Amino acid sequence: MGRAPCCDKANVKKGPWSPEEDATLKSYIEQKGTGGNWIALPQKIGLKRCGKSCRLRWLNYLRPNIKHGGFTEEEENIICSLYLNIGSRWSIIAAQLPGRTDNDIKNYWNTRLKKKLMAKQRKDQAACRLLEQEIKRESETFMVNQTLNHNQIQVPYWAEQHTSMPMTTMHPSLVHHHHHPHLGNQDQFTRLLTKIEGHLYDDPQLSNYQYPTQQQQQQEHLYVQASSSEVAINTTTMTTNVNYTQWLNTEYDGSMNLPSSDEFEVYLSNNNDNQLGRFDGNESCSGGGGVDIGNNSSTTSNSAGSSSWEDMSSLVNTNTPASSFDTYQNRSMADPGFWNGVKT
DNA sequence: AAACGACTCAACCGCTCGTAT
DNA sequence: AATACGAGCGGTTGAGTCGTT
Repeated sequence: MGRAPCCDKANVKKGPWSPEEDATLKSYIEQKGTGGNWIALPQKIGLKRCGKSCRLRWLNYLRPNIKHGGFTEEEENIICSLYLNIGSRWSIIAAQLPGRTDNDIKNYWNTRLKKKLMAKQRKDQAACRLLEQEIKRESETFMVNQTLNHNQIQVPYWAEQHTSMPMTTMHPSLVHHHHHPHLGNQDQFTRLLTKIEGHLYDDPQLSNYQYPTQQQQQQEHLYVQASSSEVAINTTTMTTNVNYTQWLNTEYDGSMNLPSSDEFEVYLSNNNDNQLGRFDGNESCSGGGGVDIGNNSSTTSNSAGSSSWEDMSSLVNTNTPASSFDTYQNRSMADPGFWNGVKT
């Protein structure tokens, strides 16, 4: 059975609101409120509009203290930060920006912020390539010096049994390249990254990836732990299309193997933004020290500002550069297993 | 000045969810 | 428990505006 229409479609006016209609709606709501029933409202005040249309007009345009346009840099950062955490939940994002409507934020993201991010990704990727070359060059220099000094790295006996395990050495002074001023935000992007991974794993060409066994992971973990005081071991290899054994047998080629900005862009477009944020309740981030969101929509704030949501400020980092790709790259660099990672 | 494409944003549509019955 | 309905939400659309040729 189909859903009954909320109003008589044939007898309602559509399209832009006239100043008269605005005045009628505004003065009524200011005097008497909505009465808790938007559907009945237009009839009461003699407007030939759908109740939903009245509600939208009030919330997005007529209600007091609405701000239009002119988003500040801080607001942009808040939007980006929250988008990366919770996806396209515009009403929640709007609740953190007084005077802004979900519609405005959504439009702003779709028409400007997203493009801005893309531009920054390209720029960052170029910088990353340079950094990659520098690290490779300096690592090579370091290894030559190390050999000359007969400064052999002690490989534990249990690791020798796994001599094919990818290993590379890196001058400790270079390790800082793997850190980034914004790495503190790592957790807050985890779910976006998970989604990106998920998208990759959806690719049939990549679907034959075999996840490492617990034992394999432990071996790698121990090995890295035991060696990390002296050297940085980078097992980063973007090989989601090979199994873990093949991956173990792959020599680290010195590259960062970061996902390209093209991949990221394709991801964004394929997912049409919204899927980035389409987390269901089971994907609550509360377990990871984050904020549990959206499991109880009865407490959901709306763009009218009646927010009873938990404060999202813990998810907002106004210092975060407006680039999700930043984080996505940083995460890849900081966590070698990330891009090969275990699907959650 | 006209034509065209790109961009913006108000408004609509269809869906989910919560609540009342 | 099942159903109906309204509120709210996010995605999409298209008219209007702006910039370029």
